Amino acid sequence: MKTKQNTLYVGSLAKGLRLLRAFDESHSELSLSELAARTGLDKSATQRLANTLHIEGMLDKDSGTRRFRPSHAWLEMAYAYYWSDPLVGQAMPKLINLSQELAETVNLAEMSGDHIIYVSRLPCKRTYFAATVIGRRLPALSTSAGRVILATYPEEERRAAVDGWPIRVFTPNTTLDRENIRASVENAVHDGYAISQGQMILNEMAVATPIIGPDGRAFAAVQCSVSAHTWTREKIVAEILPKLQDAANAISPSFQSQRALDGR
Amino acid sequence: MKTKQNTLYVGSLAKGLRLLRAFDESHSELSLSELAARTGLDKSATQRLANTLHIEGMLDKDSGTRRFRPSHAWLEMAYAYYWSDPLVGQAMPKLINLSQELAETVNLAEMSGDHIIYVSRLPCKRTYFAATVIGRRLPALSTSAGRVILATYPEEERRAAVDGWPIRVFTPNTTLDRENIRASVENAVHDGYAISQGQMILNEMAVATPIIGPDGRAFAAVQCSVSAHTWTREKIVAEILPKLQDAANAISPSFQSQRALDGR
DNA sequence: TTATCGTGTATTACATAATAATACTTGATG
DNA sequence: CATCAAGTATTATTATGTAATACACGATAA
Repeated sequence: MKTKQNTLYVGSLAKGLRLLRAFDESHSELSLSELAARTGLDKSATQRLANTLHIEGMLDKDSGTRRFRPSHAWLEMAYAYYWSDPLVGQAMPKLINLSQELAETVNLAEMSGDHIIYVSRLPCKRTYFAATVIGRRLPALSTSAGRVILATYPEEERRAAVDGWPIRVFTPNTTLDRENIRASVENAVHDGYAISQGQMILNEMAVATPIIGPDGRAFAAVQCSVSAHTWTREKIVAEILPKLQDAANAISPSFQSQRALDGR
Repeated sequence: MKTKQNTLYVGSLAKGLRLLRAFDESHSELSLSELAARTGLDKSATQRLANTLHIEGMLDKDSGTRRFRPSHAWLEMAYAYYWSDPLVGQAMPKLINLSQELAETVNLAEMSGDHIIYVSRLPCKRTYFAATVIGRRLPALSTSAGRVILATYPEEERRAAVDGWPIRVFTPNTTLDRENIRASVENAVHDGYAISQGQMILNEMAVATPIIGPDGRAFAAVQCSVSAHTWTREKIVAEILPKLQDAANAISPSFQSQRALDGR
């Protein structure tokens, strides 16, 4: 363990968290040995830590297969999160109204490092499962929400982000060309909104407007996803964008308090 | 620490989890000393553990106030949970359809010990914030979902549950009389649905139907919340119930796999 | 100003509690 | 029924987490 030679750092706790992080969308249940493999911990450590997490109710254990799964406590953590995030409480009623007016999927995304994370999702139409689940993190550069938030940053930061932030392929249409992305971001600087197409899901279009803090920087965005089969860029700008901007603007002013965060 | 004198139990990890659990709806951000007070740990321990959680990205720290808050990682845990719960994937598209048809708030609740926990929520109308947030745990006996699930249990278990499970006051109308609750549960045994009124929120009515596993026991319920101002029991039974039951029945058959869980 | 408090941060000597190795148990597979 | 992999249990050793304590800082008030 090459972690901090720091007496204020509890290695066992950190290792336990590694077990928790071993679960994701493609690893939804894990055996002891899989856990060991994924965390890089030896069998003994994995055994002790997994046992502790099970006893403490953080991991369910299937008595037949002996495999571990996230417990309901993982949902309770989301519950606690929601009460701690002042944005959500402000935004929720407005998002519900918006989703009713538009009759299309409405999302609330927050900036989280170089990713965005979906904090609230209000699906209106059948859609892919992954598009209905909160807590999904996506590379900011590949999403309309990320780009429109980035567009509120000073030019220097924008440049650095477009050059350095990660990108990943999700569909054959995911933009990998950073110049292309730069153009999209700079458009968003000018327009105050961003539209993306087929970045995450084929034939999906997304439009996003920023929720701007008192310093002029956005830290979140309201986003709407529609099918490219029934919508065009022009129709989105004409019919969705105005309501989306109203909603985002209605949420923004409530934010005097800025949350300055300690670096880790 | 009176916890297990067990070599397979890592106390430091368990203590770290206590810090996480210190956050809830009425404690959304905590200072070091508040954390110490709420967890019962001494200052040193709290300091080390909180620091570790911060370094590992589980707690954000406001650099001004020095207070800790749940980080985005708490939402990511919900994301991982969703992929691990086979019910959610099955139910989601049907719930979306249902919510569109009814134009009323639709919830998916799972049994979790003697509580129910909201796993998915699709708000359609403006409502209280707490009613839009997933991960909320409520005493099963005080909810239509809990009662209708309980109604699928054998008589002996039903009796024990009605006598022993916890109840809490939420509104002046929350039923505290266990005989009253027993009657409600026994009605649900007969009817296959449960309706409650004003249990969690005044002037709110809720109707729930069970999602039944292969053994005949329900482990979840589909629930719909409406305003008592515009709905009556009769109208709910006539207009909402049939669609609710269709949805719940459509979800049930997919469940061959039963998840037997190890006791902690 | 100086004093006192509360709170957050840092350091250290010590022994507890986490560790890694190993042995045991189980059940699946050929 | 022999073999192997995976889960479970036990133990001696010392690394690691611990509690005590000291320091830093800001707020409040005399």
